[in-house]
Amino acid sequence: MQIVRAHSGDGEILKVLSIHKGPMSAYDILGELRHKGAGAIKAPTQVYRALERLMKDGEVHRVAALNAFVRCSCIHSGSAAGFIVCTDCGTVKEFDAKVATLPRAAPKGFAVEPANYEISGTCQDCQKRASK
Amino acid sequence: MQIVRAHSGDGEILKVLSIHKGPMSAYDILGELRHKGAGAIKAPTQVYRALERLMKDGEVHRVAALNAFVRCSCIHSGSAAGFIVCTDCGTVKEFDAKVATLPRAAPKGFAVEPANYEISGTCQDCQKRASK
DNA sequence: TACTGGATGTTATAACATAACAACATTAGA
DNA sequence: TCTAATGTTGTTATGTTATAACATCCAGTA
Repeated sequence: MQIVRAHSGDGEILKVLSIHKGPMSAYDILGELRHKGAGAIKAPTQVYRALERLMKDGEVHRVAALNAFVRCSCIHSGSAAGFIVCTDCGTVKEFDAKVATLPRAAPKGFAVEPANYEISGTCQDCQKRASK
Repeated sequence: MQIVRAHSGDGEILKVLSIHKGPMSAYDILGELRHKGAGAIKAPTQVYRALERLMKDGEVHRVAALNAFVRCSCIHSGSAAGFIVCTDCGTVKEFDAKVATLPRAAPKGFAVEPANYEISGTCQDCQKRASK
């Protein structure tokens, strides 16, 4: 029988991401955990290993445009997480990409699955601020 | 009168990207240029500065999922470049994201402009290879 | 000429990510 | 029970990507 055990650090990381909301870099997470002390996680490797597991489980997503990670807000269905990212202020909104038609716009004969959707740019607020 | 001059290194970089096709990291580009010798570019900073200019001009795009840069293949219209990326083999296909309906799927009150669209995952070929 | 501002070159360092290996735990089978 | 096989964890070191900081050069112009 396969016993399902919690892996080291996964819980800690999930908690930090939940509290913080918004995206955090692996080193942000590490910093938080070290700051608190007590935990098992002390090195980047451990953070990345835990994040990898959590991503596989769909608990966490990577936001490539920010080199950061977010707690899944579970709006999406199945394996189609979508993000709108402001690369200026770092704000991220998650949405369900299942309803997107982007794949149809893509060239024939090249499809990815599972897919992660990311739209990055500068949000309206940051644009206003910049143009002042 | 404002004289438009070519900036240092821009041409070299564009050339390397054109020859190579596919995405290259800033350090790949730097390596190529150093390998050739002769050019003006010798340090990362110079590569990143040139890439920044080229991106502003729409000549080059950044592929966040790969931390890499590609020559624009100019399929897209205006400021809506789209990419389908296999994070396994690094293959990238560019497409016109203007026709995408993703923005409609996004939450209200948060829009980005200009936007870069990226769909990342594992392509069919890589999946087959992995499952063998 | 001397000043200004912008582009460029150069060095150093910050930020992000993984390789490599030792130590320990778990399980299956002798 | 003992042991080999396997996998997880902890730890150190290193690789990769990106930017900060500052010196220098050069064109334009008062």
